[in-house]
Amino acid sequence: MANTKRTHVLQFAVLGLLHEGPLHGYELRKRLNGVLGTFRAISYGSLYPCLKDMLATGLIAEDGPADAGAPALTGRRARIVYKLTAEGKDKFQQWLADAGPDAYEDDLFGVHLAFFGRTDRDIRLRILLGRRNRLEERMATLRSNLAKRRERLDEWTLTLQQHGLDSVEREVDWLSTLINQEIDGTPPSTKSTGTEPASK
Amino acid sequence: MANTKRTHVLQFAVLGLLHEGPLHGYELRKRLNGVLGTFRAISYGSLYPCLKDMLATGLIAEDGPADAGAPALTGRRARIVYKLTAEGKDKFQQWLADAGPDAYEDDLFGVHLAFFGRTDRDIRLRILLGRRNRLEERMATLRSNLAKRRERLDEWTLTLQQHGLDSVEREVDWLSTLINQEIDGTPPSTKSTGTEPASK
DNA sequence: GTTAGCATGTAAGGAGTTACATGATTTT
DNA sequence: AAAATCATGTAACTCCTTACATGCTAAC
Repeated sequence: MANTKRTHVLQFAVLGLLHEGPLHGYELRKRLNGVLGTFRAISYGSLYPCLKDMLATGLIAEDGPADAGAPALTGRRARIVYKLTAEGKDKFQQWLADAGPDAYEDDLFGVHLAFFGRTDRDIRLRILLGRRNRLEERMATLRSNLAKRRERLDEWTLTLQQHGLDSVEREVDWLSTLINQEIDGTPPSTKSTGTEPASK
Repeated sequence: MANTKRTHVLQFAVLGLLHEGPLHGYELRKRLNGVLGTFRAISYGSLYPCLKDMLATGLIAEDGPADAGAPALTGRRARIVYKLTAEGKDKFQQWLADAGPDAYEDDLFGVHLAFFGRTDRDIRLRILLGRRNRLEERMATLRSNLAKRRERLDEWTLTLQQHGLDSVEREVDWLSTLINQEIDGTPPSTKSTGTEPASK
């Protein structure tokens, strides 16, 4: 049986970027930062084998040099431009429609959110709720651990854990805002949630 | 040539825990959560080979069954209790004294902080400053990216990046508090920055 | 008498990195 | 002529996880 497992965040991200138009590896890699976590720079040693794999699986194909999107390429080294195949588009749609656990676990969630513009509203809502739920579970665990061990931990460990807890709390707040906006149809705000909230 | 590279957060954490007294693998693993990121549960498939390795390198040794710390162990399966060797203690001290980049990069920073109780005050300060610096660099990059691309990104990507930025900002604030306390000698506060007053 | 928890371990594999190998073109 | 940037790719290695293999004891 063909191993269809491949959750592979990277593949998802590549499909999403290629969904906007054909690209070659070098360019793809640069744009990957925006889609993957803000600070992830994927290396070529990771990307090229991935593309190779996707080509072999038929998710992408080499694009004939119909230089539509590419801005005035002169000689340079022969670049290989990839585009989505029908199967690739299909796969991407499947991914977009998945609101299961895979969609709100850490890494995956960020990528899903990056493609929310192309995700159905009800799927979006389910992913956001799933994510918030997961975080709330974590918070509960953390709080009970903290309460139990409070005396046995030194101050540094405590501050660290407290900061972690605060972080998760703030992500939950952020999600709640998004969820509410999603429910009453307001587009998401770009405003900072942070530093100078005025109400305390 | 003997590859002495091994930065290995895990080894550092194990040394730190063993520094308080001999422990066996199973117990070690449970305590690792507290020291590593709050949500990292290291698996046995990772821990046991690591212990094996450290044993081979001479950082730890099997402890004779002088059941000092262990509470009333009856039969059970033969557990293997490890203790630090002189080299292990040495290695740990070296690690504690390291205020270089390794000490404030993501994973490593958390572990270092967990052992701050056994770290010299000036080293602590340098690590905190190094960490804050790194985060401020990131913030600068992020902000300029955000400013440059603001128009070309959809609202979801923007909120995501904004939330990321806010997160980093708050970590910087937290670090600044710790740094100030470190400078004027106040012990770190356990109080939450957030949501609840938390006297219990 | 079976399930849950204690306890140690290995094999296979997934997801990524660094370092290397190659080579063209543009800028200094 | 050297350096920077563009561009693709492989090999070896790291660090981790899952799934398996083993077996003991306590509790239900």
